[in-house]
Amino acid sequence: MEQPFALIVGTHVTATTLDEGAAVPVTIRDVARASGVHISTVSRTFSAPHLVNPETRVRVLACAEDLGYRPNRAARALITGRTHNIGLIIADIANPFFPPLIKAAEGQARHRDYHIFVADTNEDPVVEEELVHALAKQVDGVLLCSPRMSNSLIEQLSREVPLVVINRQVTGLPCVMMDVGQGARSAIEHLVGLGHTEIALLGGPRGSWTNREIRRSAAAAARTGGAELTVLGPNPPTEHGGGALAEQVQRAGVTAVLAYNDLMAIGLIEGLDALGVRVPQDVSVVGIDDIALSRLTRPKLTTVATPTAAAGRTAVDMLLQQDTDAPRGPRGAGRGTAAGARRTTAQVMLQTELVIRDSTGGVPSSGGPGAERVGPGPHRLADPGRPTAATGGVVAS
Amino acid sequence: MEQPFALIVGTHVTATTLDEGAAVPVTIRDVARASGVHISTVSRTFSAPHLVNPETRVRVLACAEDLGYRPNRAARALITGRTHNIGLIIADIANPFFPPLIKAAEGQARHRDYHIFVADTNEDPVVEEELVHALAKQVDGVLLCSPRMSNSLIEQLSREVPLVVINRQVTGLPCVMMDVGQGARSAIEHLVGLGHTEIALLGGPRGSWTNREIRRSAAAAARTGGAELTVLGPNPPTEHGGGALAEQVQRAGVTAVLAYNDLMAIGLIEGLDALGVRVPQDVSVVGIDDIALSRLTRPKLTTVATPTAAAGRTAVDMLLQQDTDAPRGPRGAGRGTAAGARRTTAQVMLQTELVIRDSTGGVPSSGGPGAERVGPGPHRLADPGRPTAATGGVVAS
DNA sequence: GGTGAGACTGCAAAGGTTTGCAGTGAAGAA
DNA sequence: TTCTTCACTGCAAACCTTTGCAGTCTCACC
Repeated sequence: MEQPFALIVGTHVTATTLDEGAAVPVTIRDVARASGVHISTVSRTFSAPHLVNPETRVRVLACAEDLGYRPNRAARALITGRTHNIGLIIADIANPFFPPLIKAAEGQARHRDYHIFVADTNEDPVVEEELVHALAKQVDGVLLCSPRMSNSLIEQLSREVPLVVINRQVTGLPCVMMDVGQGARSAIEHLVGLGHTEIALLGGPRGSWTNREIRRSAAAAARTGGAELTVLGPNPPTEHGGGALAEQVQRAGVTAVLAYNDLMAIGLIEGLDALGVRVPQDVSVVGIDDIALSRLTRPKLTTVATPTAAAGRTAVDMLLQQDTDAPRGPRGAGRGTAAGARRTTAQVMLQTELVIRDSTGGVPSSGGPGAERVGPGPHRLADPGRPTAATGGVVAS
Repeated sequence: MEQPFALIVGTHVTATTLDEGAAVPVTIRDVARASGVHISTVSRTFSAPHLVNPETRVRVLACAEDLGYRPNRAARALITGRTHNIGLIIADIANPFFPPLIKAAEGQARHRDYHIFVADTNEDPVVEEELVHALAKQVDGVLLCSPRMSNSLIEQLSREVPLVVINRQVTGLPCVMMDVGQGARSAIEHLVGLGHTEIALLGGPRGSWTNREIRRSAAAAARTGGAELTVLGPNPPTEHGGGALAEQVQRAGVTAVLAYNDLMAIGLIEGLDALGVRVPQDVSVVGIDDIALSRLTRPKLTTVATPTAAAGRTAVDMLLQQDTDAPRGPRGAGRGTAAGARRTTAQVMLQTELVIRDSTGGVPSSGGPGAERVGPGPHRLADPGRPTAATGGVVAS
């Protein structure tokens, strides 16, 4: 698996030599020497300033500044037991659903003086587990985003390192979920309101909690609205996965489709277009997620907005909260403390919101009231991260 | 700035208590005790297996497995001086140009047993510098992606921690660049070939090396092709930035546009559409980057594909290469070694490729040959990360 | 003047690992 | 038998911090 520079076929490589300054690592000891105090005083200057004489403090700080001293977090972690790092494990960074979440989490973490390890599992549950192990010793907690492994494995791993689960409900663990159930319901109601009675649901990946929620709620809403729901899937949650279903959708004879996510919806629209089926004239399509892309396609996608950024922020907060509640570290609870601390865990459900754009319309060749656009226009909030009203999602626990 | 759970307005919160296993941290000492050897032997079992008796080795490994031992990387870093971590500093994770790069870098790093810190600067050079400092002690090197700070500052920072610069040329530092110059040239040639003689260039952000390259090459190519190039900008490199230029483009009376990136190109197309200007019938538009999105808009975007994934992989390789060449760590070169090691640094230019799709066409109301589609159809390689032929970019050094 | 309190500061252990050096024992050579 | 070599293992220092404890000094108060 050696793959050195042969990879860079057809490139221009220039080599130069550089006289590089001797990157002297300056430690707390250097600062102590320079300012004429003991290292412990320097340490306190940074970690407990109120314990040191103001005069001394400024002198130490000046020396530290001078020498360019920065505390070594690894050494600090060794003794305090906290690394000030967080792990973020993601199924697929390239899926446009995730970057806003990563960005929000990273910002929130940095704001609290934490750094984030990002890891991509390629939707592989085995890699997922491996990564939790690999990261465990190096972080104060892990954010598990749309995990594909089993709940029991997640519970087991949570004994190794504090976990916050995003986009999945695991009993006994802190979870951040988005109320896709409510979202799916709104979407179906919107379609029913437009007069559609034959609706297809494009299912997502098999292990997905989100997928189950959507399916359940959509089925219920269809029943209530007197519409028939045909479920197609499971499918890969990609543009390709959606496109591949175009023919099936056409054959099913439905007039409206709800897709597991925007990517699939967009893929489907592409696929239908290739078959000569027009959206929304012939078929209405609704996505879920409201990724940035969904505003840029034509027609613009009607979709259920999920508060991904808020989820990222909230998850970080929950992790850090939990971290403060039950401090670990070798100093405190010795290893003999046996049955560990009881901990309070919260599960949070974030609201979703239907955003009506141009990919949904009335039923074709039906002169009825459904032919007109129904419902409010685009009413997306400026910041999806700040939901304003409860969706009333129920959290069993 | 306290922002606890008030943020989670309108959510359903459930609290449960959980009896959590005591997360016993198992150390090398536990393994030593269990297997009846000294800790140094356990250490060697992992870091220099050939030095320990095969029998002992299997016994130690068995015990380690049993106890679930994982070496503490922080402690190891403390003494070896290598953290096995890499920092990746990105201007904006939410910009779809970056996720493929991040993904590739992360994969390559993990493959080499490294983890990646990802940080987002929000296009802010100050945050950029801050992050390098913050990460310096915690990583073996930093990948600086499309930096916005000055070259001199970058050079200075490189004395603190090994740096690899992506999407920018800094003398004396290892750099990975994409040959956007050649890309811009191809794009202009393509447009000229279609008969366009009045072309606009939508500039990108001010501090961008890429922007300068594009501008220079595009200007040269236009001159050669006998076309006039109008530069509009600088602009924010976003969909918005592109859309805001629609009127200006219309007024400029050009028949073709090259945009700094796909996002701007797509924004522009949106904006033009709102003005009743059709693409490609009235105006041809070319983007740069070939983000996934550009295949999904209508019309599909003609663009210059940049090998972002390859750039991520290459950068990681270069960093690790350099890291192996000049090992640091307290043990080796004492702090007194004065003027540090001379180092060999390479600069790599990755090729780009024009991908012709549907957003470019002949000059409007000109019956000439330019009205027909010219050039090969879409000829994008399956894997953009594996360029096949040199573009002949020149690297001054 | 003696006492106590309080504010600083220093000492040293501890955290988990790596690694140069020295020690042990056995095998092979002379 | 004695010496050398070699493979393996143990010892202890070192990496950089944090932190409980104890010591010193000043100052107010009785």
